[in-house]
Amino acid sequence: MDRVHDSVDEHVARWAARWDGNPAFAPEVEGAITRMQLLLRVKNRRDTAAFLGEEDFTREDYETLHALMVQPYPTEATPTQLAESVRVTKASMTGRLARLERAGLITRETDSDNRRRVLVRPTQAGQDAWDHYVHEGMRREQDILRGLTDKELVQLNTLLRKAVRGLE
Amino acid sequence: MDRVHDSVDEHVARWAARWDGNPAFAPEVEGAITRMQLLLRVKNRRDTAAFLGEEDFTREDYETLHALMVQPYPTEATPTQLAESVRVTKASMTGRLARLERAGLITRETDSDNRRRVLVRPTQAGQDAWDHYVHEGMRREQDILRGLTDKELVQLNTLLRKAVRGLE
DNA sequence: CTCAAATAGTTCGTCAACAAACAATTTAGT
DNA sequence: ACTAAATTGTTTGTTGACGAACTATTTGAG
Repeated sequence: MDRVHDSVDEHVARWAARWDGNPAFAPEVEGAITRMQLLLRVKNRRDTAAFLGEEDFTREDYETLHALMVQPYPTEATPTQLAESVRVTKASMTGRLARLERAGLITRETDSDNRRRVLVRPTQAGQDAWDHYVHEGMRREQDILRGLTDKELVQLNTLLRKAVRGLE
Repeated sequence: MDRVHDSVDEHVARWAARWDGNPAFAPEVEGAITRMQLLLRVKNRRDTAAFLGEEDFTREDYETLHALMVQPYPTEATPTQLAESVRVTKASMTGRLARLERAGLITRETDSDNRRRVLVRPTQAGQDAWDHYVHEGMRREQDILRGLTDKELVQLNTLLRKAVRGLE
């Protein structure tokens, strides 16, 4: 069967040669993990590049703003909630929010019901910025998987879903 | 068709509701990207955790050592080659190599044929460390995809390969 | 009611990444 | 052969992440 090859096949072949016969090495696992890493690394690189031209607005800023816009209770969250959502420490979130506030994309207001808490809300400019970038982001995601037909995308999800369920 | 669902299905459903009818949103793309991110994030978290107990040996150190051991021309490379392989700047690689050298896992020697270059080689201790951790790493990779059968892994690679080729 | 414990957010000190400037060396045009 | 350009690795200054210590506020046990 002369299937068409990609760059990862070469990597796996080299790797297999080195581990020749060692049952600890699973070529199909190595291939799948490596390919997923490759696809997401390309996406990541493009996402970052998309924000490089912007003044005072980074990929991290977008990520934070996104977490805020996507909250179940929309357009209002505390720094701790956002930190958990984005998986950074509260300390880092303090810095991120300071930047976004300085850029006029969010407001920070102490909650009058519990004066330890801070309520974070997007400004209109923040909502507009998110709206703009979320569209571009979806286009980039679709481009990453442009090699697959609709039917193949469904098959891919069926397999990935099973893998995810194996972990949950 | 009452397929079995995973956590990502909920995310996609919420997302689809928000973008109701908007053709810019592609649910199967969103699902596939999100699932790949989830799987690799779990792997990443576990990899990092596996090195937390170690004194003076981090995930980054392993990554660098790994790049060195995997060079086509094995067990010898220049800092620039390693930097490109790991995708960090040369400046960062200088710091990483200094750490590995301090830990006695590599040596740095100026190339007598071209005195601008530095040849990096693993010590025996470095090779032993890599050998140990690469086995554990493969076990973790296989565990990430334990939900899939061998046949499904092949199918997954067929689809991912096509996606990768779409980018190459 | 009072005071210790818990909680929310910020500040501080450290670490590693980056980009840009730099020093040393090699390559190439004339 | 000589010098300008390119290449290789390191140094420097800045940035953002982290954990731990800290401040302010709320909760709860007696």
